[in-house]
Amino acid sequence: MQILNNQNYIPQISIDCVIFGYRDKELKVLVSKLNFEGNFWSLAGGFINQHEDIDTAAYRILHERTGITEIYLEQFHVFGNAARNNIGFFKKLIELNPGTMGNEVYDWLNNRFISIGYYALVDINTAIPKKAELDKVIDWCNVKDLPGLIMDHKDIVEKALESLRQNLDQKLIAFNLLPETFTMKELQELYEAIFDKPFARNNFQKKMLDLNVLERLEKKFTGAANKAPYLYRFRNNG
Amino acid sequence: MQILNNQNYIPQISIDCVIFGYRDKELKVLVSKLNFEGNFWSLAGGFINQHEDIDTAAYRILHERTGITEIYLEQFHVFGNAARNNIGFFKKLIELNPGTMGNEVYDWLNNRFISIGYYALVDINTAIPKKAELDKVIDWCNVKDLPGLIMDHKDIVEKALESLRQNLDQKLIAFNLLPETFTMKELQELYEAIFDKPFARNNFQKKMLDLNVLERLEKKFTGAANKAPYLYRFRNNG
DNA sequence: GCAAAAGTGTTGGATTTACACCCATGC
DNA sequence: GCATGGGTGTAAATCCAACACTTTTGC
Repeated sequence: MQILNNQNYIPQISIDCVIFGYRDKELKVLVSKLNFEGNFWSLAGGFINQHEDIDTAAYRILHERTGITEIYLEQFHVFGNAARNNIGFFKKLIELNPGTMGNEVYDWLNNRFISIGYYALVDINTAIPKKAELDKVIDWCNVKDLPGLIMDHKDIVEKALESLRQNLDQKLIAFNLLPETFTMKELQELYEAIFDKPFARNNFQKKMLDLNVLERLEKKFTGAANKAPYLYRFRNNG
Repeated sequence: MQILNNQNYIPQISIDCVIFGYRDKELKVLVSKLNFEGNFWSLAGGFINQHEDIDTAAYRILHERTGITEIYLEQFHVFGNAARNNIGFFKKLIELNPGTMGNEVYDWLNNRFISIGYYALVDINTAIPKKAELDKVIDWCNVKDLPGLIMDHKDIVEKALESLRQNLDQKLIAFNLLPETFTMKELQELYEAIFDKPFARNNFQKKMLDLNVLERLEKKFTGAANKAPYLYRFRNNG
């Protein structure tokens, strides 16, 4: 298994990334199905090289899976229960896949891991999901309808979502989930997807404009029989 | 060195605890001076046993240093820069203390460590600072006037304070820094110490009472020539 | 009575929330 | 013109900061 060769990882620490994207009015998470028999779905994860910052490691993991370099990234929690190990998951995996795993890999993974949780916000149209070595499938899943995830990855997503929601306006980061330009309605629908609740249209617009970070561009003529909405661009340096 | 004997710690991960206390209108942090030549001041830290939850490890470290069991504890950040190691600090220490450290200890500590930061809020009158094995002195220091701390411990305190301030009202945890009963003025002075800024007396009182978690008790007659203030107790349930 | 400090009230401004109205667009 | 959806305005309600006033206490 390549992943552990020529590498000098810090033992017993992993990184798990909740990569958020947004499409079709749904908040999505990038998950991969492991290349083994059985339905093992996992978050994008990895390990930390001995001479690598943890933020850099997270960034590397994200770049590997999405191909993009401009990534909003934030550490949000450490998951470190003693019972947090791969044993339960491994037992099932080995049962279904006898003899597929080398001893050195088994010994590495069959340990307790403390995992640092990061969440990332990416423009789903720019990111191109790329399978890592152990992935059979990689795809965006609706955060409200995730497949059964291995270990405590479900809890990790929950906690990431909770952290994302915390003071989202002030953080001015939601725009990372949208393309370069967008309408106010699209922004509102994004917020509604993140918070899983509706917002009042006029008040939402007022609140967003009051942030003083949106640049109004030309109108977007959709061909629909109604007033054309303005396009906006996020302008950080105001 | 006892600390590493008979122990089975997870390598390259440490815990650093910012233990906050409050006295004389000052927010304090528990720091210890290491039992070596040279002025090496440190936060309360430790390591994680192989079969121990990280929260439990932090709790154990706190209990060792304060003797108390009812501790408000919260993980707030992970410090994991690649450059984050003991080497610079060790060089000075060994220079000043030749031959005092065994090889196995040196090999253990002379490594990169990823440290999980916790902050704790304790009633300074209940806590009895207790030196750990490597401590020469342990004491409460004003957070605004800390001695020079080893490694990045100063940054860790900064970040802990920042996290503590975040939504302090909603978290309803400041009361952990005060004795069982207290006056409104004492609570206000605590807030002023934490935020390092004054609050308006009447508005502060209103805000605190509106939280619906303070139980008003009998008056506290101090003998001063003025109206006696009420005592309050924090009432978490209902 | 008086000074000191605690408790409470009140006002103006800002911010939020709900409701209403006008405007542009394609048919 | 008209239905549709976008943009804006406004009034009520709520929240917040500053000011003022009253009460209690020991001398």
